[in-house]
Amino acid sequence: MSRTDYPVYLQLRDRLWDWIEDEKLSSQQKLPSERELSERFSTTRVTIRQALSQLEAEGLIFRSNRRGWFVTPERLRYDPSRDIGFTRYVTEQGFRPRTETLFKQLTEAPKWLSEATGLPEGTPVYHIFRRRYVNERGLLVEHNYINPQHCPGLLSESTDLSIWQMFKEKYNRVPDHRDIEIYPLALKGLEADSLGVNQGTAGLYIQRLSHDQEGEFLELDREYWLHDALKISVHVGGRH
Amino acid sequence: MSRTDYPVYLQLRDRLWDWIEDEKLSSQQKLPSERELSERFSTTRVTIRQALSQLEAEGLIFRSNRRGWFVTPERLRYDPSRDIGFTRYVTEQGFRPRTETLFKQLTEAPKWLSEATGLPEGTPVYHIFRRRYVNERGLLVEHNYINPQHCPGLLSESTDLSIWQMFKEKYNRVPDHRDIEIYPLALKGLEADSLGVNQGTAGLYIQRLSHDQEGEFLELDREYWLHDALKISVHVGGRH
DNA sequence: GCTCCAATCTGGTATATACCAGATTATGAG
DNA sequence: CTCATAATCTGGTATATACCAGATTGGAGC
Repeated sequence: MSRTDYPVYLQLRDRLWDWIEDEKLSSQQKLPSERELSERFSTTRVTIRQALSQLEAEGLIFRSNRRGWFVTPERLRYDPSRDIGFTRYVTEQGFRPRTETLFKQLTEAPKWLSEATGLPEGTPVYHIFRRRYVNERGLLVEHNYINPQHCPGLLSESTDLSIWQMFKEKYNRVPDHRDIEIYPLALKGLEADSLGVNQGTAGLYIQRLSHDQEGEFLELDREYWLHDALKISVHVGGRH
Repeated sequence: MSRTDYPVYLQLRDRLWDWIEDEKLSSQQKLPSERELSERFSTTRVTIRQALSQLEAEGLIFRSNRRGWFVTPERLRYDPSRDIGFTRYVTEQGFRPRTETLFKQLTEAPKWLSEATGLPEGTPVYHIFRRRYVNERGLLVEHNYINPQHCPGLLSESTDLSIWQMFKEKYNRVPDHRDIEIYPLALKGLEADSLGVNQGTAGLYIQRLSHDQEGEFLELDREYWLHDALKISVHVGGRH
């Protein structure tokens, strides 16, 4: 059975895991309250919270504000090397996407942006900040920094749809190559607040820097995902 | 200054962050003990630990066993789409790599492996389990599942070096295409123990499934990284 | 100098308790 | 019924305390 020298909170982690599977709790379903769980498993709320945090780190459950703990939905598969928009690949997997534009503005390239892109500091750039949902759970927020030379008047367009699409159809610009960076981090500040999660919640950062055929900067994309929301899936090599 | 309604542990997070920068604490350097910090910042050890956990989630500091808290070294850049071995890309970045083989054995393909590769269940496969260090900090453990058809006698070779290299030079096999999966998870069980970290420590999972030109299964690679150890960096598109 | 062992220091685990703020639910007025 | 409000439920924050086990340190004995 369980190792006797195994800490209580890890035993609880495993028992809760089994319990969730036994009860066949499905996606988005609510767990009993921490107080109720601590009674049911004869321990304190502090210890139960340690166990719940373990399951949260696994990605099995997630917390919602002060509403309770819920079973995490299946991870979204995501291929950052492909050029299809959020709406499309979410739909293809049978989920319901939604995008909210939180703000869009014309601003001046800050230092970090000019270093990443080669644009001179202070160059005007469009900055769009959006929140994206799958099945009404907010999974990520996204900053787009766009070279306005290639798409004048972008801000008056609707930005709840695919920017790729718009680039291609309206401005006839196609991204040619991309530099992608991915690493885990903690969500905090604006990104945590916008997603309605606690400061320090585990997240995944994805940055995509796109240039066109002439090597001109098109767009820089900074995505902050919930750590349990996605599974990156890429195919490389083969024919070429 | 700080928002008055800001929780103490978040204020501490920021003050500790500043303090680490001010003191110019460098990579691998040790922080004062939790008891000392809680006195210095006039709070309890529990609250200090919350703040430290925040910085841990950020990747700024890490804990080592019962030895203390240390400043996290710079992230290793890693391109899982390239074919160069661990030793080489670590060296290229000016770090010291080291690999330990924890075990290697001939086993039979379990269900999950046959589902992932198409091999019949029970087919013999080599299974190698290794731990990899950078500057003497263990950053990941790695399971290699290898099709023995293409490399008979592999287990008697030294497996502290590059498997790619060996495939190519000794067995004349070159991986042609790969399916890569990446997602955050919690390190636990064997992987956490092997890395000497606590159960539930944040990690990053990277899986690489490699086939050769004929579409035959060569190797499945499952890597469990510390979440703060790497930055994935990929270039896609351009000439082809 | 060395080895061995005890003391000490470290983070890890666990309990008990309290209050807060946001979210939800129940209630009662209209 | 609808709407506003009050009560309640929820997780979030914070303090105080205790003991454990592994890691490190210091000292005794050689």
